[in-house]
This record gives sequence, structure tokens and C-alpha cells, in this order.
Amino acid sequence: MAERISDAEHSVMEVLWDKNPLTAQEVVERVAPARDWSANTVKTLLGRLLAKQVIGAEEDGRRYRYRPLVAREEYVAGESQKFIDRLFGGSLTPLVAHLAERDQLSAKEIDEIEALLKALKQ
Amino acid sequence: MAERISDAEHSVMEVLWDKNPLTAQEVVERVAPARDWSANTVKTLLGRLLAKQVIGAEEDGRRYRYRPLVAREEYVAGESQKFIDRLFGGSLTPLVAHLAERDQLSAKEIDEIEALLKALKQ
DNA sequence: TCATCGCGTTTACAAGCGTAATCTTTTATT
DNA sequence: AATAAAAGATTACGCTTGTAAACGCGATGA
Repeated sequence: MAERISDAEHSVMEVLWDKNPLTAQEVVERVAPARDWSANTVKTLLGRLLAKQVIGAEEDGRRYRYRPLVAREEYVAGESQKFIDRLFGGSLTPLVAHLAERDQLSAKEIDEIEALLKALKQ
Repeated sequence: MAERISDAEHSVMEVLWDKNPLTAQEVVERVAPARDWSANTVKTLLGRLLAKQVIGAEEDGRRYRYRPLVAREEYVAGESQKFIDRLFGGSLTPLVAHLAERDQLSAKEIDEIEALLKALKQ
């Protein structure tokens, strides 16, 4: 089901996940700051996402209001799995170990994650 | 510096990271089981990786022996950072939280990560 | 009514990618 | 010597992606 979402498309999805439904115009406004795209580019991306059936459009007068058909949660789950499979043999431990070695975990993060894991154990 | 490594190219890199230097022939043999590619395809990929300067080749008689110019460690670090930035706002905590919610962390993994974090704290 | 504007649709076009087939050169075999 | 095999280089080709411009149509303002 989940047609591949490209990088540029992903930026549009983030906007729609944040708030929806939105008109093309609104998407343009929200996506503009980050990526410096012309309105046409955004419209192309909306069109492609529609074709991939990963967003839907409902008519509203002469224009559409777009909304995601795939939950962010779902997308993130898929991508995370693919990522961890690809680089860490499917297990999270090496990822954490890796980041730890690179000193990319702050003390605060370590505490947060520990608390989280503790909660999980009961 | 790091030219983007594509998915197919990545499979070749994994083989070379595992053992190197290797001849094209050897790479073909090692990559064959996983992806079902013709020898030519693998050679094309080696050529592209060479062009991207992410592997190097030293002459050995009439053929080359290839070896990575980029450490796996380095590559993984970059990819991890990009991934976490893109989907989790740069912080690992939401990733762990996410996987936890999806029940994708086994008790064993939880223990491993806890031990790892404990070690980090001193 | 005529030019214009907003909006979606169609077309464009180069670069990257997956997946080879073909060509060239060198070497080994008959 | 002629042929076949091996290895790298060149060429191919359709699909996806990033990034738009052009087109067509209905609404709106002059």
C-alpha cells in the first residue's frame, strides 16, 4: 500500500500531519520557510502524493483541501524499521551504542530514555 | 565529501566493509546471495562508487582490488544523524519511545540498552 | 464583456538509480 | 594462430525525483 514517499514529498507530508485539511495555498505558506520552493513545485508534490494515494483531497468550492491518508505514526514506524534493518541488523541496541560512542547522547537524553525503559519493564 | 550512496550501492559497500580489498569477482560472489544481480550490475555499481570516490581501486595484474575509502562507522554516523533529524527532530528519545510503543523492543533489548546507558553515566 | 487571477493539470527536463547488454582489451586455451 | 574467456569501460533505458513553466478554466474586478 505505502507507495514510497520521497524526501521533498516528505516535507509536504509533515505540514499536513501538523494540521489538516489544508488548501494548496496553505501548504505553500507553511512549507515555504523551510524549503525554498515555488508554489508550482508544491502543487506538483501534492499531485504526486495524491497519485500515490498517500493524501486525499476533498472538494471545497473551486479548490481542494488536502489531508493525509497515512498516519505519521505509521509512516515513521515503517521508516524506522527499514532504517534499523538496513544499518543495524534490525536491532536498536547497536544504534544506541553507536550514538553513545559518538557522544551524541546528552545526560538529559540518557535520563529520559532510562525512565522510559523503566516504565516499559512493568 | 560524502557523495550520496544509493541503496544498491550500499549493498556493495557492506560487502567491502566486511572484507577488503576484493576483486569485482569476489564482490559479485558475496553480494549475489542477497540481491539477485548479474555480474555486470555489480560492476556498474563498483564503477559508480569509484566515481563517487567512496571506494578506491588498486591494480593487481589485469584487474582491480577494491576497498572502501569511507569507514562504515562514518557512513552510519551520517545516516543515523540524517534519519533522526528527519523523523525525530534530532533527538533519540522519541525514537526509543516510538519503538517502545510499537512493542518493538524485546525485554532483552531493554536490558541491553539499560546496561549500556548505565555504563555511559559514569 | 474582457483582462486577470487563483487553482488544478499537463508537460518538461536534467540528474540519479536499478538493471543490464554490448564493446574493447588482454590473456589463456586449443 | 584462432578462439574463447575474463575484466573493465561504455552505452542503454525506463523510472523516480527535484524543480518548475505552461496550459486551461472558472471567478472576479474594471
